[in-house]
Amino acid sequence: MRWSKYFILTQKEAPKEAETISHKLLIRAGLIDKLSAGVYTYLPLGLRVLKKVENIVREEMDKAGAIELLMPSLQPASLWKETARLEKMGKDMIRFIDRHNREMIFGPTHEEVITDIIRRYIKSWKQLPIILYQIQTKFRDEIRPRFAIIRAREFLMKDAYSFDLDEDGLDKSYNLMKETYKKIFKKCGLKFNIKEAESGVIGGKFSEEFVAEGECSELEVGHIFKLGLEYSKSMKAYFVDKDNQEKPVYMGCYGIGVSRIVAAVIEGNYDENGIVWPLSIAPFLVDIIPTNIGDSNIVNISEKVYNQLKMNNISVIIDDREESAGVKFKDADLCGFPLQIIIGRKVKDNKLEVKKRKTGEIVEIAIDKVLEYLISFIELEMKELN
RNA sequence: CGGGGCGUAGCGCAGUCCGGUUAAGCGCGCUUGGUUUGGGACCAAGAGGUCCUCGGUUCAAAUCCGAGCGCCCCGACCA
Repeated sequence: MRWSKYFILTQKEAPKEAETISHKLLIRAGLIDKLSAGVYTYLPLGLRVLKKVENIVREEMDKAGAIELLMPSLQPASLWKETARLEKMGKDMIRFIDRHNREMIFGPTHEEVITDIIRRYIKSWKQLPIILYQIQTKFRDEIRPRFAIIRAREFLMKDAYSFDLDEDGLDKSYNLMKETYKKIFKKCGLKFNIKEAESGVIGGKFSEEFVAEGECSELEVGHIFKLGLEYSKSMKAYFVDKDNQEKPVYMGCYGIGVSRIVAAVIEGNYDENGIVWPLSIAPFLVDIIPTNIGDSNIVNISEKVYNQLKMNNISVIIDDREESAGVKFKDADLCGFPLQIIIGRKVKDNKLEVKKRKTGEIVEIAIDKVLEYLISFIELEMKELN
């Protein structure tokens, strides 16, 4: 990607409404843009991060044997009357009356919809256990949206639902998801603690939450619940067991705030110069900085390195703007690219500099050795996140 | 929803108390030209405003009064 042709709008100063560090940096690095309270656009750079998190989540869920589907955001309120949650959720749900005078809602969560599917498709013990999940935009009219995307009214969530024959099965599914969550958060470079939690409106008997470490007091990035028979009974999701008896399915549900992870990772990975992305979710791994684009030698070498990295599938952006070196350094640090390749005063010795964002360490490398240096560094770092 | 704060150019602010040549200003950013080129360069010339909205007071309102809207922070709730 060429910086000059991309859409990155960095800012020297954060808007005064931003108080938490992730909020300030998300705005300053040009990752998000506010449309309304708790409603944000993911700008191109922010979207790249969001997609990377999403893919890590998807990959690990798939590995655990969960199956992806996509349910609608738009739901008939009638479904929610079956579980009495229309009242319980109250004003947190965004509702409206459609032109046919039907009451509709925008899904804040999907227990009702998934249980409706299960009760119609799952008829036999032979079809269980199963875990289904989706990655989807959720709508909650929060009493108080805050800290930008940490608590938004519209946000991206991965929600999974497990269905088992009995309590033992539920325990197994639950533990599988718990282990999967640990892997996901580790891969995202997130330090976290697991705490027993209140189940709230989701219900069920037992739940634990994954709380990201960081200064910001807010999620909690993940929450897993043993729902038991609560929904299957109220919505009549029964299967026929081996002994020809109709039994309710044992359910669990498992949420991850995908967009919240983006903010949580920043809360735990920044310094005075900006964001320090873990390699796994960085928008670009490498930022190539030609210090002076008026110098054709520098430009040529930069373009060569750029093409070389692209051909080797290393995600790279080249800062080909007509800006001073200082501006490029500041932007590179702010945006948090893990590696900066500085091409400038060392070219006379056939060298360039590789700066590691996390440590600030700068290594001089021969130009024709840079690819292998990067590959081994990236491999090493990625291994640590596994 | 209770408590607190804010709303002036894209961002950060001054001006508001004490109404009037500050007859809308500063820094950053933006445009053009030139000089620069290793940590947010310099010089010059520019563009950019419903002073949140509506109403009221007044000869005169960014400034005073009223209502509304929006945004942020603390609390209860949540991924």
